[in-house]
Amino acid sequence: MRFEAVTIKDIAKELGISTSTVSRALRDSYEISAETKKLVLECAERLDYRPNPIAQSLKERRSKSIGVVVSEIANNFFSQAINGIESIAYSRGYNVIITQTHESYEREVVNVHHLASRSVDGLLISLSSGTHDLEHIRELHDKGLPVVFFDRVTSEIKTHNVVANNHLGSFHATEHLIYQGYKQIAHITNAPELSITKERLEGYKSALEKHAIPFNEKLVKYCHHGGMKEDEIEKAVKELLSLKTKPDAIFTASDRVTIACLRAVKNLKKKMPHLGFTGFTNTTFGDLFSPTLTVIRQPAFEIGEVATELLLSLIEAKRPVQDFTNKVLDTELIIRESSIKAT
Amino acid sequence: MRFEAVTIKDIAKELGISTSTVSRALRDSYEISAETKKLVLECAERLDYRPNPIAQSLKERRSKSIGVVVSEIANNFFSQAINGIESIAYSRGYNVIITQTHESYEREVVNVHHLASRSVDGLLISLSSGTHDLEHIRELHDKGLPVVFFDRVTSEIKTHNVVANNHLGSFHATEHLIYQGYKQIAHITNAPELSITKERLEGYKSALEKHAIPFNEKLVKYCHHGGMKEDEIEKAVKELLSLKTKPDAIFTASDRVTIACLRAVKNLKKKMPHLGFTGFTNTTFGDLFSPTLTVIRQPAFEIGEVATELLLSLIEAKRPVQDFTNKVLDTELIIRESSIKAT
DNA sequence: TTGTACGCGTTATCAT
DNA sequence: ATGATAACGCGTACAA
Repeated sequence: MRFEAVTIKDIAKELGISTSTVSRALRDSYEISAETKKLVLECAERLDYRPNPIAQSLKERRSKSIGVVVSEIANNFFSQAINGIESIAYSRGYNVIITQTHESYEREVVNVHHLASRSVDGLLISLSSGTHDLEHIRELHDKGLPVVFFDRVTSEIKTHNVVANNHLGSFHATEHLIYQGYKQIAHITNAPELSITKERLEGYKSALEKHAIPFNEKLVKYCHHGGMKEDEIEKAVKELLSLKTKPDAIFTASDRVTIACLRAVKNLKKKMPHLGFTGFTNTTFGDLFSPTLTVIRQPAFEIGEVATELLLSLIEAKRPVQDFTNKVLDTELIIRESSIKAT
Repeated sequence: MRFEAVTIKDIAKELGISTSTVSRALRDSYEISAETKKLVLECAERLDYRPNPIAQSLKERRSKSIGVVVSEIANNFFSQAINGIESIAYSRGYNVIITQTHESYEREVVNVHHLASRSVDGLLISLSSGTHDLEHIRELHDKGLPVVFFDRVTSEIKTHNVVANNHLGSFHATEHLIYQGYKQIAHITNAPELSITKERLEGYKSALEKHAIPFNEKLVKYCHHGGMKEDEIEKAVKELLSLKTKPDAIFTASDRVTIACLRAVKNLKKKMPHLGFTGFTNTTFGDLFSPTLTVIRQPAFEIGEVATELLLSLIEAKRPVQDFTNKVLDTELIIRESSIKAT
């Protein structure tokens, strides 16, 4: 606070006692008499005293706050995850500082540094599409700053990870399309460097393999900017539809890509035969689209919760943690019209 | 940073000079010799020195950061506004701390206090639906903390406001429905205490009046929780549809209400005749819905930008500001299928 | 040009 | 049971 904030000094002066006594009374120390405590508390209440967390941070080298790095809060998956993060953090007395990278590596570096220098006690990170180097995180992690990755993780830094079961979710979605009778299933996905991209691609391949459908590389399109540029996806769709062997279904691998792709397909629809469609997205609007949207939904809120619990356990650990968990939560396939094959 | 962070002390020791010299050299003070500066800068670089903003905040009583209070980041209007806020803030060297109230008054009080005690230099606030008292803000504002309201504003505290032209936007939307031939236009809106609710209701009334349609109070439904509870809206829709004189169109007044209402209507559709529909929302999915959605879109990004510029002007003002602006930005009516009357 | 000393608000240590 | 003091990292008035 910038202006005439009430401090323990004011209380001390008011009561004619020392600041240390006030401090101890406020912290309910055993060495302060009951009546002094009562006096101090009453006075603090009266003056509307609020401890200054800045000063506390400086003194205690911790801030009771955690930093969050995501690509976009406008993304449903992340806004839901953030709600999960906040629910746990608040209940444990921690505050949450949210930052966005907009899929930019440079922004990620800036955000991480800013959070660290703001004395956050730990970091929850979902890597950006543009991140090709982890030095900015490793550096802090090596110094002892607790870090937990969620959603877009890395094996290069040894710590807790929390992710959806991307492989299985992808497998089920692809298999669902296969069961519907689609033969040429295209896959439009995020930047190839991301963990989610690799895992989802593998799930897709597994399903094809199980059903003896040959994998065709031409049916896989990467969006290096994670769909931040819509024409990136439009281009992918157009390329797919101009192939000799046109796809009869599309499986998309991330929130932004799914929506943008849906739009691209819809705009081309008039000239198009039926095209099966499903994708990873946490939108709550799937039932309102036309056609209603078959989606793979991630347990975003729970992912946020679990990641935060793990981070707090690191922060509050007495001794260095060696044993890291890699938590995997199941996705949910919600079947609606878009994936159903017209008969 | 918690661990072994490099401080000016380390640099001072390394070079055998005093901390104040280091401090001044780093701030490029005119009283430090060029060579000492070079030495210090080089050493700072080498040790990867980063100033501790916590200590700076404590010292300078300012943090170069601003706090944002919104109801929900998952709301498209707010996530877009936040992007506008960040774009200005970052370019001016300020950091942004985002908090959500989830339309709860208690949460708003907690968030505002937390931000203030975290030494933010100013506050950007959009009031929650549940807010019935402004003491928590007035108290800080009276102490001199710069505050700018946006979207959901109040006249009770004299400062800059930034809003969409809610009256006119609402007027145009309603008139559009009237031109389409709808006679009984219902209005489902947010909590009655909010500025946006009042302004949008007035716009609706104006349009009715202009076209000599009597205002019918029964056609107006308030959602006191701003649609945080979906059954609130379902209930409103059901009540409307069980009126003797059923509405033939619905005009909704906020993002959440619009979507939830659309869903409720869609679920009832089978038993329903055609129902015209439009509403305030900044969703980017309006073209994907079925029917495609006629919307009133607010210039959310610009609202965020303008609000931030005004806040920074307050923060950096040399003398107390007396002259406050009430900035109003135009909305945009995007006409799609949902409001078109079947003929 | 550089150094010394103090204060920002808090807590911990050591006296008393 | 309470008080005096130092320290967290930084910036600055004052001294040299």
